[in-house]
Amino acid sequence: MRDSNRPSLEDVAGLAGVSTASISRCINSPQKVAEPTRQRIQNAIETLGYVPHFGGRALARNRTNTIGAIIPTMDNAMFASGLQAFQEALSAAGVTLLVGSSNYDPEQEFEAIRSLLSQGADGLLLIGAARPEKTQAFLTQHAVPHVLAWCCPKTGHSPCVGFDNQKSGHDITAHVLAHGHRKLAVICGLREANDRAAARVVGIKQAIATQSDAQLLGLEECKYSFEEASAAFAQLLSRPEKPSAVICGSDVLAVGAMLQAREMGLRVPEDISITGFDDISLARVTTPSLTTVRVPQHSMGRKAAEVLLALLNQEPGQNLRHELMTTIVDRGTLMRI
Amino acid sequence: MRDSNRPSLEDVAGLAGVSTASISRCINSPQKVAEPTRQRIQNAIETLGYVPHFGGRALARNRTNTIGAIIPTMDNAMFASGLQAFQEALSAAGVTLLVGSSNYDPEQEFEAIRSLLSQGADGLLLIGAARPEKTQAFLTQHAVPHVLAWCCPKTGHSPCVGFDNQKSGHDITAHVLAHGHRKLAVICGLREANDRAAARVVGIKQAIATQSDAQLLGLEECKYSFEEASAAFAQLLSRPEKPSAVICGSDVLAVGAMLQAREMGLRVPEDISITGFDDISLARVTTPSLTTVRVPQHSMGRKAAEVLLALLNQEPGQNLRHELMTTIVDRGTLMRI
DNA sequence: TTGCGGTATGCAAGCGCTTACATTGCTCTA
DNA sequence: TAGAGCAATGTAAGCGCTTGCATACCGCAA
Repeated sequence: MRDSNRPSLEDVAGLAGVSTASISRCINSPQKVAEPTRQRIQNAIETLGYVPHFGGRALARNRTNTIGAIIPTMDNAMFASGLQAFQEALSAAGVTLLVGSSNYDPEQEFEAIRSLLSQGADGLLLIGAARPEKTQAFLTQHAVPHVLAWCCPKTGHSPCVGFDNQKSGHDITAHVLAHGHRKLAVICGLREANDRAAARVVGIKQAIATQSDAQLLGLEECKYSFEEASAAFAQLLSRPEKPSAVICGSDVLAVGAMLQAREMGLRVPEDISITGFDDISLARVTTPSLTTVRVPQHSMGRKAAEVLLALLNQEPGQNLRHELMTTIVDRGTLMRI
Repeated sequence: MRDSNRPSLEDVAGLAGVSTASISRCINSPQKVAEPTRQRIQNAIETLGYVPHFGGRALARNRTNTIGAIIPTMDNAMFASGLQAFQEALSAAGVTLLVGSSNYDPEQEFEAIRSLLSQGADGLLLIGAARPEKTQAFLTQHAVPHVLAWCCPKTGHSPCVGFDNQKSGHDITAHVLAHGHRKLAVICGLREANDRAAARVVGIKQAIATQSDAQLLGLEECKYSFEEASAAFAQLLSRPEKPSAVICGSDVLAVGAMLQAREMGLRVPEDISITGFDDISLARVTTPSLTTVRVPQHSMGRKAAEVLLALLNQEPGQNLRHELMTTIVDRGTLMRI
């Protein structure tokens, strides 16, 4: 079964004329090895093209220096730049990132957790706070170090790095109301398996409730695709009373709505205002460009990596709850009326 | 050093009252274990929440069921859907995908290869065909099963699943010429470390050469970002003789160009035509939507997974070179003159 | 009853690496 | 000059899993 292509520690040891232990030390803590020996070992490693065997190492150390992230989707850019920052911070610490996706399905998320763990992940990044009892129990039973991102629950004791979705939903709505809009509609993601989407809607409704003459004319849930959002928009506009502004739970939804508006001959924002959420690159590209909520993806990813690494290294006294701020980016799709 | 949280085979064996060997067999080839025993083992596994230890398994089998993909960037969507399809096909076969990125830098690519290999990747997916001698040697020395994607080199003996970048560049240019354009300009990626970008340009020049009255007024190289592409576009338009069409080596570049055109008060396509390459989702969203070259990302990813899996399983008689076709998607940014 | 073939299970040897502990060969001090 | 102290290296015991081989047990035919 021994793979003859792959040189092992023993091969290197033979070539360099030292024991395997010295090689291992040379790799993991070079200062413990005398300079001339180190030279010889380095040479041997290079000539053989030696690469440590992951399994052996993981077994001996009981640590893989690998962490896993499970994001709902890779399809759109919603999580891309946060993940990018996360990954950069990890690799600076010599840790590898494994990515899995859940398709917004708790069952698939559970499977992904199992899979990443069996791949040897030392810790996990998870999106959102709501998950089934079964998943929670599994995480607890295995004492998996993990941090939640894109949310910042008041309750629960998992470390988290995120923002207040409800407040952000409230803020953008207040902003729309401040522009004089009173007849609103909402397009959001499927709330059942997405606590962020749900929280944003709670915030939206809350803000509307503070303004006595404001009404929520309709709310459509759909998946994060242009097509579904277009359909949702058409649905909202098919009712007798038309909204003057549509608040969308994601930029993808907002763009789908804009596409449909154009299709229907409606001008944005003259005939109807539309707002997004996330501020992905898409938002700058549309005509007019999208008024949206900027989520601090980059700092969220970086901070999440820091927290997780601290957790793994058992560094004490860390702040384990980081709530970041979102900001409203005013561009061209929200009109004052 | 034993991690008390994590149940091992031995723990399961103890609970079920059988040997570790039976547990292992029960997991890997259930038919070798008698029904009642299997029941008992299953129960024990569930109550303990047992997950096999990756390292131990990798060590014993000398195979990880993990493959690595190194893509130039995760920043834009250029590779996202291909990777998605790749991943789906792999996970259907029970294989995990590890992703690394190279930032279009050969040195970083080399590092990523080493890293993925030391993570235990059984095989690799690489983008493009051109890489330094050192990298090639490393791949050869370790006999790493790999497949190239996004290209389909005539020479070389690495398996590949891709398309003819040069021909695609030629095709879109011929298409532009057929629309009556004679004064052309090009924005492309940095060709030194990107053989796909280079090949496309070769094709573009070739097509222009076939039309005696056509001229290439300028060519700008830049990174794949809106900002750089905008600058490149401005640069091209700053010269005394203006192009009537700008052919871009990627949709991202094309969108950057469009943004700049609008900035400069130029109407697309009335004042200037612009074409893209890739057909990522961005292309449908701009106003007007982008005329571009559709790359069969999805089938490319799926096919690449098939080829790589066949390679790993030493299945003989496979076709190891798959050239797919690109098509031109006519939308709104190319005008007949 | 014996012995045979077959099936279900156990035993134990690694897979490649890390690391506690042992050993070696110094230097430096009393 | 003996012995302590220290730095450099070697020895060998696992880490958790798979798997070739040995063993136990069954039913059945001779």
